[in-house]
Amino acid sequence: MKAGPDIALIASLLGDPARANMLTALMGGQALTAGELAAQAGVTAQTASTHLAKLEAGGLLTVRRQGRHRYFALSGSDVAQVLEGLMGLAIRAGHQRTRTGPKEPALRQARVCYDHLAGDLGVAMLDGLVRRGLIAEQGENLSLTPAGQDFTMEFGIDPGILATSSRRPLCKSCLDWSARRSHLAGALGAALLDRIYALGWARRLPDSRIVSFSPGGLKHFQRVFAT
Amino acid sequence: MKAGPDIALIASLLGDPARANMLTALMGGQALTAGELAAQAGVTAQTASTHLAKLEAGGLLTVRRQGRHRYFALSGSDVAQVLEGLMGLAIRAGHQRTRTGPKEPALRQARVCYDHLAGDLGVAMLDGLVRRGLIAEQGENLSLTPAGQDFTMEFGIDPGILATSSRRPLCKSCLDWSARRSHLAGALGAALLDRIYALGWARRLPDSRIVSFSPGGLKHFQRVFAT
DNA sequence: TTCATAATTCGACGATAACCGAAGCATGGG
DNA sequence: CCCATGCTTCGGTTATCGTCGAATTATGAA
Repeated sequence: MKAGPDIALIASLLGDPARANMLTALMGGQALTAGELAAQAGVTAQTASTHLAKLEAGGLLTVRRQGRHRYFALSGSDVAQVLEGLMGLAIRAGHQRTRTGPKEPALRQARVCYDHLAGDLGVAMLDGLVRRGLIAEQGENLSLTPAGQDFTMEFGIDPGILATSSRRPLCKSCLDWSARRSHLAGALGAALLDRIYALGWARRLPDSRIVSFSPGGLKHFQRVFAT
Repeated sequence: MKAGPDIALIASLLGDPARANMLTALMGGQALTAGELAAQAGVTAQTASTHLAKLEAGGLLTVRRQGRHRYFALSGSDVAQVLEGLMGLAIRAGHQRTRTGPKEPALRQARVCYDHLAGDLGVAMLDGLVRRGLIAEQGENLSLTPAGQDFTMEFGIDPGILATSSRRPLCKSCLDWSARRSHLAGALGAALLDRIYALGWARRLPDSRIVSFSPGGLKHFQRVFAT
């Protein structure tokens, strides 16, 4: 009846709870083994295997063999973007997940969204960058100002990412499902989070998307971005 | 196990072929009755009714009663955006719809994407605007230049949309699934298409997303945007 | 080689949900 | 008042798919 790409085929891949859990776990950006994903999804290894095969066939996941493990990762940031969009639609409809664990507050404060910082601290960072005139905000579009370029140098970011030659956009706004405001994504967002790790301000909690700031690291973060 | 919005719940709504067809039909931006959507999806009125009820409960559709008809429309541009993203993932995986009708070439040339122009002419328009310096392109971010503001005035666009107060972004890039390049979305994209209709350069074909340019209208279009 | 772990394949069970026929409500017109 | 139209609800059938138990292959370690 209609021409065009087949939405239903890949949307049905995201429509299963087990597969959705796996993809959400992979939103952390790092590759996970089949066993880890099975545990995250709450299913046995057999079912996880079939699910992962389907996701790979659908082009949503890439696989890398390493020893007797198979590491799965999202096949690209476009996949992560669609997942974020779906999360946005889900909260708008008021359909939250029922089970809300003890880690929830920590997730709301600071978590990783594919490869950049999200949560309250994520939106605070973007707010600070805009307030200080380092990033220009024009509706939904973000761009790095000349002053912002100086700042990234001082902060220790590799200047190479400023080259517009790369396919990935430098600054990108990403709607935060917990704060319902935007935080900074794109190559710069990823580089800033990397630098925060390198400075020892924060670290990833294992098996979780939570970004845990040390007391001292949080102070530094506040000083740089919240003044 | 995990906190956060429930992706699977609404993704499963998009995962059914009948519902996906309905949503794709509504990407045209105009509201359709339950009967029309049933025909588009290729199912009977009964099944369409249950599908539409689910889509409405999921917050993806809004309904408006008018006489004994019920008009359905996408509940917002964010829904359309997620659908576009899914189309992008689908073509990347090579999963096109099998049946390709005779209208396919016309669809590739010019169609409406929710409320703005897409297809070859859509990307040509954005290309022209960028080449003439009316829109600044910075990676994935688009912004209207001062020269571009003058142009919109001359072209007959209501200056009211330039007010940044509105929630909707003015310029937005939207990945085109047929051309695999970006075209112009956002408030400006919608306003330009409205103006193209008003000038009589093109019109919507009934029961389709095709935008049909008149020979003279196409000439005007080429002159304005492709020089 | 032998054992343990990681992951896949096979087969069968069970539940969910899409589908349509038929009947039931509304709304609008003659 | 009666009929036609648009849409919804109900019941029952069918089929698809997620799930796990058991067995199989592959890799690494002892």
